[in-house]
Amino acid sequence: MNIKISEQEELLFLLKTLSNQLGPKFERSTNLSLSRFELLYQLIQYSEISQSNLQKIVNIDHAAITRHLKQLESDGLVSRRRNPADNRETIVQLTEEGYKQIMSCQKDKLSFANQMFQQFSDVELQSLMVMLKRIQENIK
Amino acid sequence: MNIKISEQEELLFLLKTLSNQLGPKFERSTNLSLSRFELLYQLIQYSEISQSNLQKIVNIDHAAITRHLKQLESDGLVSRRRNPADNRETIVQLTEEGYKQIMSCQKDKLSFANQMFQQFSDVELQSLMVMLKRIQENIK
DNA sequence: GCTCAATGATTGATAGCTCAAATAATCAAT
DNA sequence: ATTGATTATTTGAGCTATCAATCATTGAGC
Repeated sequence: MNIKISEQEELLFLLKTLSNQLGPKFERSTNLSLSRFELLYQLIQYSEISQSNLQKIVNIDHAAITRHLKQLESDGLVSRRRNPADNRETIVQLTEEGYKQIMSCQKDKLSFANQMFQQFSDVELQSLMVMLKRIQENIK
Repeated sequence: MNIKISEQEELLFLLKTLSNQLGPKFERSTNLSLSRFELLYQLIQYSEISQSNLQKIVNIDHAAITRHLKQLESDGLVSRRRNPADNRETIVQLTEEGYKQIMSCQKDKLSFANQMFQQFSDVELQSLMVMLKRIQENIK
């Protein structure tokens, strides 16, 4: 029992530590923070999307979304406008420049990910993903 | 190839998101942030330890360690003193109060961890741990 | 039409983290 | 003994994240 608990505890710490180390390293590799990368990346798929829908996809707090997008807008990477059909919503879209930027990061991101998951088999990646998603469900 | 990359990407995002969600939830359950919990928890094992050694164990930036310990000291949970044998070092130790506090969190932490790893077998926990450690190595 | 609840976005407060630079003490080698 | 490199801690700057509160808009029910 005691051993099992320690293991859980260690995993808890490890998850946090790993993520703390991951962020800065990713940013140094790609010149884009992980969150901003994710936002831009999602905007490639959905050519237009409201902030609140974007928020549901990336699972970051509303407030953080607003701040990121405002900054990305002033950097010229996305455009934002009110939805005429529902003035509460803000619709976000990649600009030409934003598209170029995210595309030019792809190579760096790829090599970062390759290093990160060096010697992981597809089966392992899959199983890791499933476990992390289970944890996410468990703490909801 | 393309599929595999997406999977890596998703894992990257998932790790960050999970950790972002984990911290606040842990804190709400235990009234102690995950980092501070970890610091106090380590101090149970090593009755006395220098800040730099503690830093190596918990893998948080020096600066953050200093700030946490200063706050914990002013909360009366740890005591700090210079090492007479080497005046560069600060030696940290749990106080009576700190010991009581960390012990009273144990139950909450345990139930949090149990919920988080609900329906995980020992084998799964083990494999998860190994994979996360491998990632940590890979990005060093 | 009007009120009231809901939804979406924003802002303010607070806290965590990293990195880089500064300070202070120790130690090694001349 | 002095200089110079190393080690430990601290402080400052800059991000990102959460939570709570606020504001505007929409929509449902009377």
